[in-house]
Amino acid sequence: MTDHAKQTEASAGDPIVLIVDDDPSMRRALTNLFQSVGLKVEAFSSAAEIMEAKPPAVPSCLVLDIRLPGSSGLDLQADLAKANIHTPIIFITGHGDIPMTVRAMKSGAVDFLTKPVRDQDMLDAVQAAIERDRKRRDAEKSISGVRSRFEGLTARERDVLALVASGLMNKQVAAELGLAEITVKIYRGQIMRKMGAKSLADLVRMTDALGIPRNRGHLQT
Amino acid sequence: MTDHAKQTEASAGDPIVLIVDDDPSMRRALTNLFQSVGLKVEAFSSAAEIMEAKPPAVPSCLVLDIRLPGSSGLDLQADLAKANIHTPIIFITGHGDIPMTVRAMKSGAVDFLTKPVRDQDMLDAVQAAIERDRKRRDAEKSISGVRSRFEGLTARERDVLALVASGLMNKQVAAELGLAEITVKIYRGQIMRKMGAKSLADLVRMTDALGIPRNRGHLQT
DNA sequence: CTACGGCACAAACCTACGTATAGCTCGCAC
DNA sequence: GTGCGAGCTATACGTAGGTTTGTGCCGTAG
Repeated sequence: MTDHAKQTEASAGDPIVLIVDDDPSMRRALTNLFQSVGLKVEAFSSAAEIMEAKPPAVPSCLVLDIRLPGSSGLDLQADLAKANIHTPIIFITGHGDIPMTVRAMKSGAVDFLTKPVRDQDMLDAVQAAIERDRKRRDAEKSISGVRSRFEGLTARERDVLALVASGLMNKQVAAELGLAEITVKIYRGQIMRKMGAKSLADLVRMTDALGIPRNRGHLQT
Repeated sequence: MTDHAKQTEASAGDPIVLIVDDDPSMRRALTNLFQSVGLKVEAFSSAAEIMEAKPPAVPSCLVLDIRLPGSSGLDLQADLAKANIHTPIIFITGHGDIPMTVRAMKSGAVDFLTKPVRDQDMLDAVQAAIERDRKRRDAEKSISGVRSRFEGLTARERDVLALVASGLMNKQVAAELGLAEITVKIYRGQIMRKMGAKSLADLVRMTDALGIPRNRGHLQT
């Protein structure tokens, strides 16, 4: 099933490695390393520089020196998180300490490498990071369609959806919302159509993926 | 030896901190620290010792010196993972390095503290670890009932369940399995009863929680 | 003003779901 | 063999789900 060879060609574009390091020789060395295995590379010399660039639209990862001019790599990590950019980060450090490492890892860094960095370690880390980003993007994409269709629902349809997905019968939904059962049925049909759900099971999974709260949901022990 | 008495059959809910350290003074200091904030404590002097003890039945966490007689803390972490014991681990180290830290964090450690450890840091870490374990246990418990009920289903009932939860209509399930529609209906009723599902929505969520594969599931983009 | 969309309901009609009752075969344990 | 449970089906009946067609009210954008 999972074929390695076709992954490079298929998917949503070639992955890219973003490098942020103020040392030109380091940037050059890393760029060469990644290009030698066929990865696209984009290099930056400061945190500010990459924050101005547009977030990549393909699976990618960041290789980040922890010590950067201006803000530290950890600050950049926090800024990216605040900006809702979840590109996986690999840190490099010349003189890092353990608390710094722990903080970075707790904030979601995929790896934390010490100089001198062994080429293979870096490539392994980048490989893992890009794979992680690819999975995240796939998951994101799979619900984005659902989300946009949900946005197209009217307020009332959303009310009905929440209760229907909770497992209530039409008559219970009607009672809950002060409607006639026939009205609920009609909304329900519109919901199925607008959401593109072929079955109630579909609809339930969509609402769960959207994180819509259940009014009477349980799953008792 | 056995400075750890019997542990008073914890009233299911009181968390406990498990300490593994070969230094008696460290054990004593940590024990005092945790007891001062009302936490139960059990101390061990080696990895082997704690592997022989029964896994705790209450929310708990491990405070582990990375350097232990015999095996290292990282080995113990790996052994516990292999034994399917997921108690959160907080490492302490006197002379750890960054690769060690990264390895521990990647393997799921909640924190990695360097000596001398500040009391408040340790308490914060333990608090977070216990909270994490409590959540994991809650989640585990909530599906254990579902899982055991699923075990009580007959082979055919499971077949029907998988297809019904995929969103197929009774007639489609019947065609898929080479049955009459009425047969599917009857199994379906038995499934609802045995699984304790009040609605199809319930059933769908149960099957998802159990990780039962969907035959025609989609959630298209 | 008019058009449009959201909201709400009704009658009629059809399909899907669910249960009760009853009967059949097969394999397995006692 | 006898009993038992799983597996399978049928008839019959009642309930729940779902669509179509048509009506009406309200607010707002043009």
